[in-house]
Parts: sequence; C-alpha cells; structure tokens
Amino acid sequence: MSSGTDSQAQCSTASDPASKSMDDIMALCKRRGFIYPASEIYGGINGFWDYGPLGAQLKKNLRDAWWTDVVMKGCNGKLGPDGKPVSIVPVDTSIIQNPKVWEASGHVGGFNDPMVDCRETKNRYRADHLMCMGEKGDSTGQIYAFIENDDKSFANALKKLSKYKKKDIPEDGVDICSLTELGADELTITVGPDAKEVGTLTEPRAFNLMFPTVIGATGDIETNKAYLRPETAQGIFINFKNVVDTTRVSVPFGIAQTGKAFRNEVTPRNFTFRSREFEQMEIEFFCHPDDAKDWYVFWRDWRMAWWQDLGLKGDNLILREHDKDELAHYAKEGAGTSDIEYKFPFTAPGFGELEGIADRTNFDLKQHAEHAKTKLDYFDNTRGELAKNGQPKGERYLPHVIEPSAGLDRGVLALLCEAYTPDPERASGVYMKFHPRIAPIKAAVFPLVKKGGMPEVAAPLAAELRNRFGHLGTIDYDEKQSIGKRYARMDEAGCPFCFTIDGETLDADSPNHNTVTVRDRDSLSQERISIASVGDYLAEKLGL
RNA sequence: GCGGGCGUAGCUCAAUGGUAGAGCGUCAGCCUUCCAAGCUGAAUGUUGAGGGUUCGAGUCCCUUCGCCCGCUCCA
Repeated sequence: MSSGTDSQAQCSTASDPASKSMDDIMALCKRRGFIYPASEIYGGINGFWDYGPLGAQLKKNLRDAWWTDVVMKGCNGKLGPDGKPVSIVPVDTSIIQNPKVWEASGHVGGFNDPMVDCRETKNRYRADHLMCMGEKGDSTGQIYAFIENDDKSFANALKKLSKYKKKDIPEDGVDICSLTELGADELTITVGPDAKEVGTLTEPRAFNLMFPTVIGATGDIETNKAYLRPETAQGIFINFKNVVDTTRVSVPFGIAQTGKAFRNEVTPRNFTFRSREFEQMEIEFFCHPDDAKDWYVFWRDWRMAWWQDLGLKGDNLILREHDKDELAHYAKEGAGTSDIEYKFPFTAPGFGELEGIADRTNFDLKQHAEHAKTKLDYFDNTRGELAKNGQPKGERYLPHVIEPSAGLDRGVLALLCEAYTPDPERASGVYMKFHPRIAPIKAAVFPLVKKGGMPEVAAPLAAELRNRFGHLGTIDYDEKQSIGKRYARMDEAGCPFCFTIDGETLDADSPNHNTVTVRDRDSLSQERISIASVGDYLAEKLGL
C-alpha cells in the first residue's frame, strides 16, 4: 500500500479481541453514532442496521481505500505473476436482474434446499441428504431415516430397525429410498436419524435465502417474480462480454464492483456480521486456465497484506485454506479457496470470515453461456502456435476466474473491533485506534479556551484543513467546554490528531509564536509545529 | 424456524399493585491557559408494542416485536 509506514506503526500493537466485550463495542457504536439498529423507533427490524454519521464515513473510507488500491492503482502497482501491471476495471450492476441469472448461477437451486427438522432432537437435515430404510420385502412397520453416505448413521438406523423387528438384519437386507419420496402419512411412522421416538420429522420445507420481489406496479408475485441479488458477482459475469467488447481490456484482467446484496438469513446474528442486507467488494479476475493457480496465489497473498496494512495485525488475522470437502460446488476443480478471517470478540478464540478468495474455474461463464445460449469464450491473440508471418494464431478459451470477495460491513466491524481499546488511564475510558487513513474524523482543531483571540485563529485553520482534506473525512472544530472534555470525545470517535491553538500561538514575544500543539491520540504525546505547516503535517500522516 | 434468557431516559440503574426518578452523558450560559474540573439552567419516557385482570399495572396474566445465547445458514 502507498500509505505511510509511520502511520502503520501506530497500529502495530495487536490487542486481543477475546478480551473485548461485544456489548461494550456495540454501546460505543450507538453512543458515538457509528451504527444504529435499523427502524429503531418502530421497535427495530431483525437483521438490518443503519450507519450513523461516523459509521457512514468510516464505511466510505474503507470502500474508497479498496476502490483506490484495487481498481484505480491496480493492486497499488504490484506486478502480477506474469510480470505485468494488474489490470482492473469497475462496473456497477443492477441489484435486480433477470431471474434466469439466478437459475444459471445455481442460487435458485442451491438456495431452495428443502430442510427437515426433528422435533425431538432439534436437529435439522437437508431433505435430499436423508435416506430411509425398511426390511427388504416387508413394507409394514416403522421406517428408519439415516444420513446419506454416513456409515455411522446407516449402522445406527440398521441397529434400530433390527431391534424393532427383533432379529438381526444384514446390511443388504434392507430396501432404501430417499426421504423426499415419502408421503405425509409415511413420515408419521418414520424415526429420525438421531431420534428415539417415531414421527418426529417435519415435512420438508424450502428455505429460500433470496429476497423475492415483484416487477411492475401491478405485477403479480407468481408471474412477475424477481429477486434482490444474493451476491454482486453474477452482475460481473453477465457483463463479461460487454466489457471485453467495449473496452480495451485483454485477459488477464479483472472486473470489480462494490454494492449491496441481500440474503434472507435464517438467523441474523452477531451485530452486523451476519445481516440480511450487506455490502460486498468483489473482484472477478479472468485469466487463462493454465495461469489460474498463479493468480490465485497472487490474489490470496495480496489481499491478506492489504487488510494487514489497514491495521488488522498479528494473530487477529489469519489466512485459512479450505479443506477439499468444504469447497463450494463451483470451486471443486479449482486451485483452491481460502478465507481471510478475523478474530472477532464473538468468535474468539475462533475466527470469522472477512473475505474469501476462490478459484471459481470457468463455472460461471460456462453456466451463463449455456443458459443464455451465448458465446462467452475469449479469443486470445497472444497465444497459440505461430503463423507464417510470425504472429501467434490465437487461442479461443473460456477464462478461469479468481474471485477475491470481501464483506464491506464485516470489514468495518473488524476495524471497529480492532480499534476498540479500553484504557482506564484516560478520561473516556476507551479510545478508537483507527488507522489514520480510515478514521472518519481526520483531525480536530481547538482553541485552548474560548477567548484571547484563539477562536479567531483556530476557526480559519479548521476551514483551511476542511478545504484540503474534506474529501477524505471530517475536520472537527470545537470551542465548547474544557479542552480535556474535547480530547476525550475525539478519543471515542477515533480522531488521530488534535491541533490546539493556545496563548503561545498568539504571543509575538514567545519562541512558540505561530505554533500549535499536536496531540497524538495513541501516545497522548504533544509536539509543537508551526501553524503554517499543519496541512502538510496532516497530509504526511495520512499517507498522501 | 426451534429451545433458553432479557426488555424502564442516549448509557448504568431505582421505583411495596398507588404521583415514573437518580447519576453520567447531551444541549445552552458563565467560568476555564492542555486531558470528561466547577457553577446555573434545559431537553429527553405511549416503562419495546398490543390486549386482559384491577378502583388503580413499570410491577400480575396473555399475545406480539426486538435483542442476547445454542442449533442451522453464510460474504
């Protein structure tokens, strides 16, 4: 990253999230205006959150940092595995797309899995993962359910069946069928995989995690049904051909997008970590199938370093490679999937996902090419054997995709948790140790007291800084109450620098004439710098 | 969705079935020459919401909503 190394040093001490109280962090978020429960005056609405003044700016700063470093600077100028600059272009696609998009992507199928609950054990199973057995050639009596491809569950069901029939039944002495083939009355004589009682399984119910909506003012839900996107990725895939045809990109290149996505989570939980409306920052990076492994490693390692540079350090952030059996359907054949995970207070000592980097192979482009009956392959004229004129003949292929997909709200939450630093020594009792680059308030300007000409000097300085740095965040000005109280407020807001005009600033006889004090949030130390250099001082600290 | 716990001011908490309060914070004024000092004053509540019992409900009963924990799902 391009931001200054000195500001990184301020955030180098990793504090342990396990020792922090999530309740305290949520209370501060509410108290200082970072995050509020959505629709709070109406009693709230489960799974949704509103960002207040400080939170909105914090979130924007994180989104901007990503946008700048990834898209505009192409991984901050780091060269790709091919030794060339990384090429990324942005898009901003619609939240509502043709419903066929979600059929092609697998979301309609995958998000519609019927589930079965067991009233006795409270366990839940995917209906299509449950199998049932009865004695071969004897269709009377109870049916025993077990989990598909689970030897232990199978043996357990066989044991229960043998006991019920009062004789030893061999493994091949049973008839087996899928639970989804059973009727309602047959379920009443079925024993669940972990149950003792009969008839405790509910009928399979679909859990559609996509938000349905209706198109058209007079639209009918059955005929004009559409969905809010459950991920931003598909908007990129369906525009792959548009981008290739209308811009001068060539593989390897990436398409990036930030935006809202919606999932009807069964149980929203853990503050903003799992909410029903959330914002993603996604890159779909298209490359030749032979290069997928190299690009996967490149993105995985660079994304990890990026989060570390923003202040998520030490043991609090880990890179975790997925095991083969937890890979998503689209990633089975790829180079791998890894998660960048942060040790949130509510997951500690475990970790919660911040960003996933997956080799999606050509799964998505292939699906859309088939469902939309469109050619989405790419003609690469830098490959293939040489023609007589010495030029490559070119190669036609469906690019593979490396997807670094980050949760913006989760990123904000991780930054909040990391920044939260209890300190019984100071008046506020706590301060927010944000990296200066993402801090919502960049600096504050105070007159030491509200007299002696100090406000007349301080206010114009604040205005000057606001003019220069206002696009990055707030420049606060405050002349009310005691200086200590104002410092304490800035500590809770996470403002890294406070500039104070005092008597010496105005005293022409003082050696400190025309200087101000700078209070450092983290060290509490103060130094004097000339009032004319305040802007440059702040610029340097912000890594500009 | 299922099971358990909890809902009084922005926060922390009071109030025997009998007039809803305090501290902190916030805001205004005074004061204040470096870390929530002090003084004066102000605002803020359909006690989560809706029913019921009662002469009378923050308090007892029912329903519902929200939050927290576990199952499940997941960026």
